[in-house]
Amino acid sequence: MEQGEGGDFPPKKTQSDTTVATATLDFPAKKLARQLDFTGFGGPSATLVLPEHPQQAATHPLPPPPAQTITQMQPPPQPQQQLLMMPIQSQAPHPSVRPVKPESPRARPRQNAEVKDGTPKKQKQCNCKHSRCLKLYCECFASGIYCDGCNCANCHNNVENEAARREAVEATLERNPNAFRPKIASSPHGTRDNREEAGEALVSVKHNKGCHCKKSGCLKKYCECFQANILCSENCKCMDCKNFEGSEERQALFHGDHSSMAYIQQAANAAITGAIGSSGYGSPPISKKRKGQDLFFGPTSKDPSIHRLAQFQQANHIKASAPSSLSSIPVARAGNMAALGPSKFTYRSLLADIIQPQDLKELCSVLVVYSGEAAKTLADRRNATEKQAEDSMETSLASSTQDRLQSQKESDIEKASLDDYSSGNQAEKVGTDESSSDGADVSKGRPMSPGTLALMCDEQDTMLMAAASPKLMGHGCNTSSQLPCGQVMAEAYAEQERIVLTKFRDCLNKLITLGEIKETKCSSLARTESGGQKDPVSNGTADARTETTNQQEPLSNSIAKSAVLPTPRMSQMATTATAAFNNDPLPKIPSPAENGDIKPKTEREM
DNA sequence: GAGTTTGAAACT
DNA sequence: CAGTTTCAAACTC
Ligand SMILES: [Zn+2]
Ligand SMILES: [Zn+2]
Ligand SMILES: [Zn+2]
Ligand SMILES: [Zn+2]
Ligand SMILES: [Zn+2]
Ligand SMILES: [Zn+2]
Repeated sequence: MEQGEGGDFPPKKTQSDTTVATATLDFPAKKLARQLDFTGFGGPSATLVLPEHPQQAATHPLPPPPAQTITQMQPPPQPQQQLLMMPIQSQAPHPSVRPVKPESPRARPRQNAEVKDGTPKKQKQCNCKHSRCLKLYCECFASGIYCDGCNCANCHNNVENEAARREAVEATLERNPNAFRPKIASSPHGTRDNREEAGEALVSVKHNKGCHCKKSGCLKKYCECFQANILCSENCKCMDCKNFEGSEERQALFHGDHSSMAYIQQAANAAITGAIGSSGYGSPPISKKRKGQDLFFGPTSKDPSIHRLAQFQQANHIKASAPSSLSSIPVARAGNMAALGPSKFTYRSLLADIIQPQDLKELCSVLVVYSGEAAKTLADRRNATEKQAEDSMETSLASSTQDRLQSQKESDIEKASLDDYSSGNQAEKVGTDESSSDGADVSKGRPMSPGTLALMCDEQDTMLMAAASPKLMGHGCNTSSQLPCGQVMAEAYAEQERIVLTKFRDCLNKLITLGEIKETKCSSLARTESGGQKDPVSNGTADARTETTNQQEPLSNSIAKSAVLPTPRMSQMATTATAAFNNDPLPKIPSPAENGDIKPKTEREM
């Protein structure tokens, strides 16, 4: 029945072929420059990853309350249940492990509230009134974190009520063992379903349980799929769904603001998050802060910048069989890694080992080179006068600077560099639509962090500028109000930026791909489901394709092996990355089996 | 900020 | 497992 309505999905246009065809490209299509800002876009939620700040990671070790990672150490084979959630509690089997204090979870709390200047990042706060924050209704609880700074009433989701909380956790798990696991799963070769584009690599992301929307068309945040920025899948039982590829309605949403890029990015993030690793996203939108709603183009909204990322919180993951080692750790949201540090076990992002500082450096160098060349080229060409540069510039990434993947410093660096490019020198977005004139406003130009400067900028900056134009250089020139010259410069910069960013993007795509690969290996468990999404395109009928994807197999031990331990495959990455920069586009997946540890698919057909 | 809408979570 | 109630967020005004 659900479908009674018409089949929901395939709304009318069965074939939007065009769209479909290019499917993946929906928005960005050619330009896609997926922006990388890992961070959250605006601020609200954005963060995809952890609720906390990476920066402080060190400090915060806090596993979420629930999670508590520590204790668990390794559950051997425990199938589902998790002991995980429980915080430590009483007797940890291995006291020796570290006394982490039971309260461990708490850590995160405080600091988030505004730490830094501009972007406060906070963890989201709930406003529960009748659940005591001990039910999944509470986002905090659902996310596995203690309430901190929330506006809840009679809150028991805190250290003081740990016992109650624990009990609630147990009850919740009883109802749904996957209640605290990330909910969006992604699988590498998408079967064509939701591959939110991750660049070349296709990533299929979908909500494990699917939504059951009836009136929102799945285009409002009421819909979990939409909120997570993923398309509805066959797991969904929604009515009149418009959240599918090719949906005009959906497209309209993006279209409005340039958020498209962001959107993409987000998708990428989501993919990364889900797929690769980090557990989920972290924080939901903050809320109250900005008034408009987050919808992309909301009615009054003014702040377009939003976008949230996938923020889902809890949820399930692989259900069934898969005890997976990976999953076990999960709860702790990524952010904590640092905390865990000591124990070997911490959950690390799959990407963690992929990138190393030196790689970053190399990357920066490469980019610098490109930049220089670009500048040169432009100069020559400048006569031609093509202004199209602005075409969109995908570079608006200046957007934020805050969080990002928790990953490691690498990320910081990367990000930093991006920021520099964008915000530091040229006034951030060069020509974005509306903003084109805003040069003046640059107010936003945030000063970059010192670290950032130190890291790259000096050289790069200089180079960049020098090559491009002697003029702006000085660093403070942002005021730029597009003067005549400025304009020229702007173009040049734009182009330059475009080039650099493109390269960087490629690199990141590769990284994503690697991560996926890794992930795939790790969990060949494959997700189960069938994989497809509802797909509008074909419409209901269809389906035809059975997706043969890999389906699942229980993850075997192999996973355990590899997953748990960090795998150093970095060098490869470096290589790959480098290559990428060089322009060799590697197609997608580099090499499948490099190590050969695991075999990818075990597929079984139905 | 108050009031409405919405769909997940909880409950029966 | 379906139907209903509860709940807090998303959204509207
Ligand atoms: Zn709450
Ligand atoms: Zn709370
Ligand atoms: Zn609370
Ligand atoms: Zn929906
Ligand atoms: Zn859905
Ligand atoms: Zn839907």
